[in-house]
Amino acid sequence: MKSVQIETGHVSIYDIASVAGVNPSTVSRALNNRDRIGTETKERILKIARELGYQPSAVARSLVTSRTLTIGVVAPFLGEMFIGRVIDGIESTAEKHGYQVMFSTSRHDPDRELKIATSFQRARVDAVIIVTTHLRSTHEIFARTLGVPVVVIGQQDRDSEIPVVAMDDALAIRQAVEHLLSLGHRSFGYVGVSDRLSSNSCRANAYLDTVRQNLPDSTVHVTTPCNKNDLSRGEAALPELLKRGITAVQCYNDLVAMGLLSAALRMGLDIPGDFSVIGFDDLEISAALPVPLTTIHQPRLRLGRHAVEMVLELLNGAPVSQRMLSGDLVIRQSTGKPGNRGK
Amino acid sequence: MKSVQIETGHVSIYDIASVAGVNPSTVSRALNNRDRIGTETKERILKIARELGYQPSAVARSLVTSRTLTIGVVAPFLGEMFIGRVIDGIESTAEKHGYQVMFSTSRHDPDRELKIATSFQRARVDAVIIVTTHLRSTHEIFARTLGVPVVVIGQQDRDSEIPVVAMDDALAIRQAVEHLLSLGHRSFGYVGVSDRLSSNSCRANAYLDTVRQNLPDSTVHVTTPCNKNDLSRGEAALPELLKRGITAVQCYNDLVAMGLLSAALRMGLDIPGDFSVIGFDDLEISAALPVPLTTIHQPRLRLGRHAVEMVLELLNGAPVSQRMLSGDLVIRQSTGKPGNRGK
DNA sequence: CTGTTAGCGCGTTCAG
DNA sequence: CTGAACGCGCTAACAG
Repeated sequence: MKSVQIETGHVSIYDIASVAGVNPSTVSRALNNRDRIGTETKERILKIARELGYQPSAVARSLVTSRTLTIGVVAPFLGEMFIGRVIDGIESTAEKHGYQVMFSTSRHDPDRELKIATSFQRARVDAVIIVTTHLRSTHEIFARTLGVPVVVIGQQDRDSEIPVVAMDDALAIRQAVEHLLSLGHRSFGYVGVSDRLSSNSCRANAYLDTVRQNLPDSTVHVTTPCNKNDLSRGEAALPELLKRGITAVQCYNDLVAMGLLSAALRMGLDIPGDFSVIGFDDLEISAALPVPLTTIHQPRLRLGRHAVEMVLELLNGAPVSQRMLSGDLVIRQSTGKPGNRGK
Repeated sequence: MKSVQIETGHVSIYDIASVAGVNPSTVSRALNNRDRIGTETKERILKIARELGYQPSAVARSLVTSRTLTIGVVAPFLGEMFIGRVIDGIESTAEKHGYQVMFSTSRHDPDRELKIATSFQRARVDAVIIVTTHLRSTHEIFARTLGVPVVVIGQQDRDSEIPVVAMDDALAIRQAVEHLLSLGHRSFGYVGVSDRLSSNSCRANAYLDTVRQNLPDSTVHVTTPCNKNDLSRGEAALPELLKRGITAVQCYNDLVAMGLLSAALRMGLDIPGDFSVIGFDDLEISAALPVPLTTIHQPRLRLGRHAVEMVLELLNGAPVSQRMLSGDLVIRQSTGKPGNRGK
């Protein structure tokens, strides 16, 4: 049993056809498990293919079938904590349906997004998934010029022509506010971010509205520091929050909350004694902070899964509408009753 | 100026050839900016191509050139904090040289790795980059059966046939130990991980050796909790560390250090008063912890960059040898003089 | 300078 | 049940 490894170039169905003494098309039928072929010759061909280490060329196949079985995915960054499980969801679902995934990072740069769009176009991807918190008009153009199904993950504010799967931020924020109200809080703060405005204002507005609905006379202070990253934004927000005597603060996401929490602990403050903090996302590390963070869980894996399913339906010509997933408040130790200072 | 958008299928060089009244090969020459073509006809063809919204088919081109200009990248996970900047380095460098990148996650699963290998093979990627802390024998097979250049990022313990770019862990650990020694520490601890054994033992051994070389009579305690993630491993190590009166601890990475730090703070301990902590990686969040973490910085962007450069050299037939990058100790607030309890 | 021809590796008609 | 021929979109040899 010697394995013959062809070093130069790849083995094609021609090679295996000549070894088997049959026509290439017969090999093709055997490999693709088609009807009109004898069981014995099929077995023989498959055996030879295995011995020769044959691997079908996806590019040749794509050229003739005019499908690449590939989904392009654009995200602002890979390697951010939020995106990890979303990617898992996308990759595993796509794989289950025989699709490959091609990732690219946009870095929030519209120029890069355009380059990626043309890159995907040249690669002839069958569909595209965009992960973004901010659906710009460029994305609509992106989708239209692409000429293939496009699905967006993560934006739920504006309604667009592009099918979207997202979490219902407002609904989740409402849960958070109710939690804070039930604890007895009366003066509220919100720490936002300056670089994801549409997503940020969606959360901020939900927060403001819910507080005001329940407690018309309460104080709500919104601050959006413009530091270079989320952690330092949270940190920067602390002095103002303290000055205003705020007892409960919702942050745009867990990283902001983490920055705020760290800064507070460094000052010797007690959380939630001095004030309560709620995050957004439920990152893996959030449960392991010095004060485990109360936060809103995003079903990130499911976001990825749904996006792929929507893409596949679109590919099948089925009509697809927006999907709204609900997130849940995860109560840990960063929230408590107000006014416990020095407890 | 009307833009004609072909909805069904893509425009090919045949389409633009028939519009321009020339032969498809002429179009090809014009598009690829070849020599033997008239300036005027070239301009005319390019104009028509633009108007038709032509995008060359990468799959057709790949079929004939037998190069896909694509580099396959396998990492245990995307969306981990460590991998982010590595990917940035890979993507930007590849892009600069006209290459695309195709990511896949192995999840530390050898079966998945094999599937990815064949997937890359079918996609006819020109080269592969493997990100791993543990180079198993399967990777060697992977590389050999692939038939294209393979480069590994992240493993520096064993020497392999595959070209590797990595950080010199031992050298960096030595810096860390010297820092601890100069602060006056005498009883040392190391918190490791149980699921990346080769990488872990490399760091642990460097730690042990350096301590013993400098201080033969000192105490060194190594513990490797086998909890499910790095954060809880750090947390789990705390009681034992305290019981043994250890004053200085090196952790396998920043996540372990973070878990340890959080647990210590939750217990009301003072860091570095009660004991000093050093991490490994220098993640973005490590500087923003309640006690900013002293840690070893990994040049992650450069790891990615070098890997691509090595791959390109290999593609050019140039011989490539291992590359060792050096990391630097970043001293923050989690390390200090020993015996300051209650300071 | 441009047109003609061939072929990359494969799927898919058609005949046989 | 199998072989022959064609075409996917493009590049690269040749001719002209």
